[in-house]
Amino acid sequence: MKIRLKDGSEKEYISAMSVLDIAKDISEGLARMACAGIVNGEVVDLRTVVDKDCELSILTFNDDEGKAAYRHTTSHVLAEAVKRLYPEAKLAIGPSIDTGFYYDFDCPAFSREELDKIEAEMKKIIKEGASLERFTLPRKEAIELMEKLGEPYKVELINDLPEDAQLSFYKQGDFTDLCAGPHLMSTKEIKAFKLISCSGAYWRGSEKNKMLTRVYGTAFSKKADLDEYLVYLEDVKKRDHNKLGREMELFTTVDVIGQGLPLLMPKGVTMLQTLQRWIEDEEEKRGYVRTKTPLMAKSDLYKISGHWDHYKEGMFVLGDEETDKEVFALRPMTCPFQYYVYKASQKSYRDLPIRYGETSTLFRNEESGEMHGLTRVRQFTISEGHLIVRPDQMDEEFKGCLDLARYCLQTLGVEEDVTYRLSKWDPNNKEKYIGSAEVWEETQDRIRKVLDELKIEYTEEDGEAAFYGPKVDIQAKNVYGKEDTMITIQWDALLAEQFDMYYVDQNGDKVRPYIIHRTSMGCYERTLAWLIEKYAGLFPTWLCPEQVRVLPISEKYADYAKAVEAKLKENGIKCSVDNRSEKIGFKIRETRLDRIPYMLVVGQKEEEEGKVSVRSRYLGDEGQKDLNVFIDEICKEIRTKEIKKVQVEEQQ
RNA sequence: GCCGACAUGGCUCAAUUGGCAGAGCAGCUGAUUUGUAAUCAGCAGGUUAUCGGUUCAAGUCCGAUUGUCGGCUCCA
Repeated sequence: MKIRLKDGSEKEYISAMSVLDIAKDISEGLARMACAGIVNGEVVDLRTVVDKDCELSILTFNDDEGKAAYRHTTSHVLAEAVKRLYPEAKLAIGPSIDTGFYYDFDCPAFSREELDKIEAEMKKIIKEGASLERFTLPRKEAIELMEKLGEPYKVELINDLPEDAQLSFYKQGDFTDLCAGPHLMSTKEIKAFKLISCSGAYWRGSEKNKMLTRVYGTAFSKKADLDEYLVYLEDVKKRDHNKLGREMELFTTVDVIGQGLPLLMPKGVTMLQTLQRWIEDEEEKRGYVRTKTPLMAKSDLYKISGHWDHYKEGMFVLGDEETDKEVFALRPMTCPFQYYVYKASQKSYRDLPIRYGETSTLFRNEESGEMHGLTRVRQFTISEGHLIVRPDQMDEEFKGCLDLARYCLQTLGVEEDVTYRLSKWDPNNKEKYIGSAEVWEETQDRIRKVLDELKIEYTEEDGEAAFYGPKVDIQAKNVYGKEDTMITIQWDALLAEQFDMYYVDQNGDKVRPYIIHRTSMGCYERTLAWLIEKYAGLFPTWLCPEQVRVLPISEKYADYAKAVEAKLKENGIKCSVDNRSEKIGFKIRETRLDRIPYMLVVGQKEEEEGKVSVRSRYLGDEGQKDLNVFIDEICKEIRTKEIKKVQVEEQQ
């Protein structure tokens, strides 16, 4: 943001929190407060100096900061409304978020009716249009104020701040809240908002703490934008994989089978198998060899790997350690199994790198509230692999894994939808990890270098590493904006030691290899879910469980339709015939609703000339084509995994 | 695991607030033989998720269980 000073010079301010700097820099008392406002219908950061001693300028603004201030002010209005209606409710925190804002209260949960009542009260507050006034207090007085107001959570927050901190507060009418700002000038600037939902959330994000009531809302500077957002939310529900995947008969669940154990149905399996064959072939091209190892093992194995100590609650354990001679556990990962494949024979430095791949079914005992459609399940299949690597090969092999991952994302057409995250250990929580601080820091540095060399943009996150090493996680968001790991590539300089793995180097010495744990496409179920949402069920042709449907005009042409189908199947095209005695319009409608990319209408004309009338979701009516020409075209599309743009409006 | 909402034919939903479980689509049977987004008629389909309770009477009220959804936490 630029501010023009009295002497005509301009000064750039960057941080949203720089109000005090402004005040200091211009001169005491000239700057009044940080604020966002609305100019020409847009939310802008309006932290101009409103005092007459300084020339008022409409300056450049940071859109995100302006929006944040706008949403955050709405959350204050929410808090005021709740305090008015439910004076016994205690305030926790209420930040702005990507989709709007929330506020946590210590009070019983609100029903939709109560949320509506709160909304009405908020509208009243906005109409009253109190201005927001900022003031600061030293820590001690700040605590006294919050104690007087009966806000124990605020007192706790202040107590955690440094002794000499000056705390800022914002006051609107009779309502005062601890807050760093910035805010709008007045509540009346809030033009459009909506309380979306109410849910539970732990105080300070820890399950050891009390569960509070969180109210989510959203706010916009224009009513039209709010309406558009609400329509968007409705639209997004339609492509939710959990709804669409069931509707399309890709998967289902049955309550007597259990939570997190979806049943994949024939169409879903066709898609997964297409993915699996593709991945396995691609890995083979890239020098992978395949293993097939047991789905369970004795507890002894997990004790060596460290999983028994670090991950026992997450495993399905069969048997009782106290009473049974042997206790088994379903595997939550494939690592140690593949290590024993490696260890089955002595390896020379010449043998490395060895790249093991396995289409691996895993079991993880997720907590009951965690399961979600196909994205969080208790049994799933991943394109897992372990690379046993000499230390000097590590950077190159890690790059190779990233390259394979990017190839997969690119082919699926989702490359633009992911973010890369360097998941690091948490130096303040050392007992969760094995290995020394030096090894962790060094490894993290090397991964950074690899990412930088590949010019991959990434974020870094503490405490997200595996217990044995840091990793690169490739993250994607679902339709609701919730993030999940799609692909993970983990650097492990430690487990080889646990399992006493080695190779013999040039000098005849035994040396520990490094290990890369990685997925190429990640979890098949999760990827399927992601694809359903990405394409709203209109998958690229190569992935479609049914690629072509042959539609005879009447039963007279059933034989020709069958012949066309046979020819398509001969060419590996997934297809069927609709031989029912229905009108062609009806069959076309159903084929559309089944999201099948191509339909071939056949009648007298086509039969006589050995042709088909092609209608696709890409070009609509493509006219009559020689059957062989059509087959050539679609085979090429499937072979190259082309992602064609869907042109024809789909009507549900 | 925690906070909350929900559960009625295969699917989408109704049922007067405690008083005879009902419709559309899908399915089946028959008729129709169709040229680019819904042909007509008939039939069948239910222990209202499960178990227990209150009541003359429960889809509806109460309790437990299971599952689904939205969050929180977790996600090696």
